[in-house]
Amino acid sequence: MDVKILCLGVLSRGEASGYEIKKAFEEGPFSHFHQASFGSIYPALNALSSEGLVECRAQAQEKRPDKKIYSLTAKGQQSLTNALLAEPDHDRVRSDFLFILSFAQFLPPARVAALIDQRIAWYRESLERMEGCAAANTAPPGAAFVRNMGIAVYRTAAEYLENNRDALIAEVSAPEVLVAE
Amino acid sequence: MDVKILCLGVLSRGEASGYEIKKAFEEGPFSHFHQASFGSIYPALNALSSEGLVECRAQAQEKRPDKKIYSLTAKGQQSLTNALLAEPDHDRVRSDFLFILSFAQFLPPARVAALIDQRIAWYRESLERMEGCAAANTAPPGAAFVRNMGIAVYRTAAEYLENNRDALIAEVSAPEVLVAE
DNA sequence: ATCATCATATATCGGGTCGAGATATATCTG
DNA sequence: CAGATATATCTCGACCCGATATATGATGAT
Repeated sequence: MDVKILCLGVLSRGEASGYEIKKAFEEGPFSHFHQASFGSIYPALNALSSEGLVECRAQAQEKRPDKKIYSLTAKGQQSLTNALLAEPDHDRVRSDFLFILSFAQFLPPARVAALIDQRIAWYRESLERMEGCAAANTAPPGAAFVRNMGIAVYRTAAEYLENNRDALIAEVSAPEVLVAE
Repeated sequence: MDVKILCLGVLSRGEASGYEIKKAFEEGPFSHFHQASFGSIYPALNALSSEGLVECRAQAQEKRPDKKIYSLTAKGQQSLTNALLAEPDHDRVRSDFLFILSFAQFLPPARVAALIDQRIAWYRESLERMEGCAAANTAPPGAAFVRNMGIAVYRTAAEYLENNRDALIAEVSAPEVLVAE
């Protein structure tokens, strides 16, 4: 599942510029489970264009670079549908937070506390945005399903951190005492 | 947080060869929240070696490439501790499963069902392995904390899929009827 | 009032990383 | 006995991220 397919997916929800596609992966509904940067989006759009999977309509703007608005062609929609039928690659999670936390014994307890509190705050903010999303009613069934799964998972993660925070801090604060006894 | 730091982290749990480090990211406790391939591990170990952060002890083996066993130096432990104090990069999730599922309306309902069932089975297998892990008692507090968080999150994900599977399949099976009414 | 930062918008480049393969052999499985 | 799997190191091409360049308007800070 390379960036070209990801772009086709975004464009299937409506025409967009490269800049807007980037935003879909940064703030939009896809941001929680896929990313793409300018360095991959712009070359991908050029390739898709020359393959005839997307069409490009340049919209002149005052004193700014022309906005190139891309839209899916019938061939592009077909290509997307085919790609979606392929066996999905295994999920890949990269979490510095969990990596660092798994070495909590090397960190000052105050740092562990700060790390966890930051993360709880992040989950709570994300949940507010996801739950208060006005577009949720009009979203296609798959998108709503994925969104609600994200809410359930984030809520569990936040609650776990809230419920187990103090116990971990106590363990990394005074393990020597327990060993000495 | 590049592969060099990840290798230092693995080596802080005990000496290991490049092959064994790879396994730690493939099957071991790190596999759920970080990955690294041979193409990044071996260059990283060479760089760490020339920086004096790890030591290499070659163990001759009969009729096999010499096993190079790496271990952390004091300088390496210091470097790891410093790196762990840095602000963690934001998490990055890449899930083809969720991407594909968010376009469920383009897929045959039977395919949606198969996709979800596969994923439920994967979560259940992972949970069994994580819960039945004998090393859990001896793990440092941070690692145990992270492991239990993973269990909580995977359990929620599996339950969500089990509880909402049929509703999604119903929605993508006969949406036209609802629109027509 | 001026300076900095951010948002819009496209595009490239260096460096890091993945996945696949090359190489070599022993052991397990059918 | 053939084929798959596990051990073990290492390289290479393709791909992708993050930073940067370019250009300007709007917003915010001092």
